[in-house]
Amino acid sequence: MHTFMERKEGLKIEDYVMGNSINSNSSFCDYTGNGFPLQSVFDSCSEEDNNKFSLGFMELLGVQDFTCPLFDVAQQVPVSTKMESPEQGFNLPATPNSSSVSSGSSEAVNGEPVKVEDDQEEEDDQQKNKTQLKVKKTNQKRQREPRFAFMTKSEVDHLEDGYRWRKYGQKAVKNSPFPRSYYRCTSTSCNVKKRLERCFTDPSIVVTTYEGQHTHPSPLMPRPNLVGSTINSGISAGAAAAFSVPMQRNTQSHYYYQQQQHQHPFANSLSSLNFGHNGPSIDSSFLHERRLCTSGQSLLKDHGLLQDIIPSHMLKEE
DNA sequence: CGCTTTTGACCAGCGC
DNA sequence: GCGCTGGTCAAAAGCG
Repeated sequence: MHTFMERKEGLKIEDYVMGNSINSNSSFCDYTGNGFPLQSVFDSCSEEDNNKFSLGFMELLGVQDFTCPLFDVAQQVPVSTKMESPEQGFNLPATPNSSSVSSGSSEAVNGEPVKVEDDQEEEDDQQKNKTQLKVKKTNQKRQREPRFAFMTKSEVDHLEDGYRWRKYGQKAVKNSPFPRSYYRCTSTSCNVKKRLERCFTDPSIVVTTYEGQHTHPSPLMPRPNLVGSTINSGISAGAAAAFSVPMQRNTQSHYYYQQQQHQHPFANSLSSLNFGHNGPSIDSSFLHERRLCTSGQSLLKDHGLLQDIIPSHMLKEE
C-alpha cells in the first residue's frame, strides 16, 4: 500500500482520482491509502471533470446517511491547493503571526500605513510599495497555512463555530454558480482564515476550509471540561482549537475526508499537524460538533472516531 | 460611531 | 508573454 506522498510524486491528483487507476485492481481503500479519496473537496466540487468523482465519492461515503464529516487537507493538499512542500505543514506548526501569508497587503509593507502628501508622492509611494512587495515576495515565497476542510450539509452558508469572522472577499468560482466567500478571524494578531463555498453538485453542502491556527480562545463559546474525551479520541487539544468545527443549526450531517494512511485517520492527521503549541487547550465547539455527529454514540468508544469517519461497510472490509 | 459586508480592482501563480 | 483563476485589498455602503 502506497502512501499519499509516494503516489503524489508520480501522478497529478486528477489522474490519481479520476484516472484509470480507479478502475484498476486497487480497492478503494488501497487506492486512497486510508480509505478516502485524496482529491480535495474543492476540486471535486468545483472542477467539471471531477464531477464524476465527486458523485462517486458521495456514494462511497454514503451521502444518504452520511457519517461525521471533517476533511483534512492539511498538508498533503492535492494539486489544487498548491502547497509548497508537503513537509512544511507537518513539521512546522501553524504560525499565525507570520507575515508571509498576507504579504500582498499594503499593511505588510514595513508594518505601517503609507502617508500621502500629494499626488506625486502618492504615486511614488505606490511604486515603492509595489517594488517592495515584489522583492519581498520573490525572496520569501508565499507560504500557506495548513488547511483543514470539511463538507457540511447545511442550509446556512456561514456556520457558527464559536469564533468571530469578518468577510473580506467573495469570488465567483469557476464552474460553479455559487460564489466563494473569504473570512478572517476578527481577533487581532490571529490570522486564521476560512473559505466558504457551496458544492455545485449538491447546493445543500457547504464546503468550509480553515487555514491557520487561532491564537486565542473562542470568544463566544464556554469551554467545558472535556479533556478526557479529547484524549481518548486521540485528538490533540491544540488541533481541536486550531480548527474548530462549526456548530451548525441546520446541519443534517457531515462528510469527512482525510488523507493519511493510518488506521485512525482523524486522530493521526490532526496530531501530525502539530498544532496547538500556543493555542488554547481545548475548543469546545469541535467536541460539541463531534457530539452532534455521533448523535447518541459514546465518544469514548474505542472505535468511535473511525465509525464517525468511515462508513460502516468500509470498516467491515478492514 | 464603530464594525461588518459588499464589490471592483489588483496581484501572484500557473498553464499554455 | 499572455490569459485565466484564486486570493486579497480597500473604499464605500450598510447596519445596529
